[in-house]
Amino acid sequence: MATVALSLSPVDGGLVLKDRIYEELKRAIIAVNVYADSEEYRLDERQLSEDLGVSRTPIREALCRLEIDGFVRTIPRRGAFVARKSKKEILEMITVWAALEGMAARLITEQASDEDIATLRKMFATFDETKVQANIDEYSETNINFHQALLNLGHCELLKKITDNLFLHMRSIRMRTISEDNRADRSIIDHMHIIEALEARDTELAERLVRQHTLDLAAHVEKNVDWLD
Amino acid sequence: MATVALSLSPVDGGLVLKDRIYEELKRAIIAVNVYADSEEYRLDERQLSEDLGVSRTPIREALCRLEIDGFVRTIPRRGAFVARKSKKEILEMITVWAALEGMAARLITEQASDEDIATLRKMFATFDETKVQANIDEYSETNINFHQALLNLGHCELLKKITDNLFLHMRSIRMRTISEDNRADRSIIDHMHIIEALEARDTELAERLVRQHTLDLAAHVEKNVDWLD
DNA sequence: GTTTGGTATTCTGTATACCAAATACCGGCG
DNA sequence: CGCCGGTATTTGGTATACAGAATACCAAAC
Repeated sequence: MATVALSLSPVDGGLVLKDRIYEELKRAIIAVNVYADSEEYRLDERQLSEDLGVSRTPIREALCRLEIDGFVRTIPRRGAFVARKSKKEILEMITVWAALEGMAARLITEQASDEDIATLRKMFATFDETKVQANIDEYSETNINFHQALLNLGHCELLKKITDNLFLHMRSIRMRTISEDNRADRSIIDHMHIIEALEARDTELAERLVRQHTLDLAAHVEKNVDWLD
Repeated sequence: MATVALSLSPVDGGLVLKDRIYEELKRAIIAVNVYADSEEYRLDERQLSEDLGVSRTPIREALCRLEIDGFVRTIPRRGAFVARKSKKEILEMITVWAALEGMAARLITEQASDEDIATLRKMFATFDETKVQANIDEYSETNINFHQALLNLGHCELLKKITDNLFLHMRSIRMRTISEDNRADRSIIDHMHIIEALEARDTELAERLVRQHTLDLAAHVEKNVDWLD
């Protein structure tokens, strides 16, 4: 009897309990947006265990991982709290982001296909410069997507893994800055220049433009954000 | 009665059991140098728990953290193994390292003091170019120290945190490449050029030199290392 | 009224117990 | 002799139990 190939995927899903709890907790933490209000969000292990209907053990392992990711801060014998990044920490995140995304741009000019690079331009097809201010929130989402697309096209898992985490933090912070951040028109011009450099396969220029674009954000935060600490 | 100020510091010490186990296991894992021999190093939870004289719970939390750091790879229902990086993963680590150390160089030119930069030059005081080949192993240590010093002088905690982890991995791999790696004389010249750029506060040049120096290592590994996978 | 000391409660940290999955071993069958 | 199936053992995953520490609360004293 020939063994029929059924192309079955593992029923497991690859996610064990602690991983699912990790994802769920991360989702919940990002949803609360700690930067909006000033109260401390405490994560009670016992509370969480009965809310999620599991024991404390997988909860603790998920919290451990969230702490490493920087979403949770645990104080020994005191408990776990949703972490609030300081201004210094945010600036450091943006700095690292700038370095990594610059490297991604470098890799794109060397490795990515023309079709891949073309997808970047398509992302902004619906926006012309006059319309940007009108639907600022929609553009903001595209903006984030653009940066994530750069990292994806770098075809470097490690770059993507580190920056994914950074972006999650930045997204939380962005929810607070979105209204006061009026740099969208400037931003879209930068993006177009970046795309042009990528299309021209100008490695050094693309890297410099990407890095500078993100460092500009750092400078903006440094100067204008004062609702932290 | 006036309250006398005694300037006491917290007695806690900050390290709980799971943290000590984490450190101990990490030290042990780095010591074994998995790249030298080809056997699988399995980490048995029960074995470890009785070796260390603690229960399985803190062991599991330490293993969880080591897995996130990339030193351990756990297969569900199978166990935890000391991780062996693939060639692709190593190249990605070097790529990220190049990006971050380049950014560190950038920060140094903008923020570090002249005295700090001067310490870099002192590190190589005992080596002249003719002597490098003689005591290659001693130079190798200085080489690593130089790169770590760059990251430290960047005064960016996040940069340092990420690269510290990368360096630990690279150190393991280096133990394998040390004998066949004969690029020391070229390396020391690069380092001197980097120091000169930093001293001249030439931001762009310093960043480019540092980045390129590490990317050269990546190219070297890409071309010459074939004992992986 | 404020402060201090003591007690009670709550919650983390650690240990242990239980369960289910995976592998290894062994015996039967072709 | 080799392959297949079943059982046993091992081992990771999960749940529960216990102990110590920190906070909260209350009462008593100044």
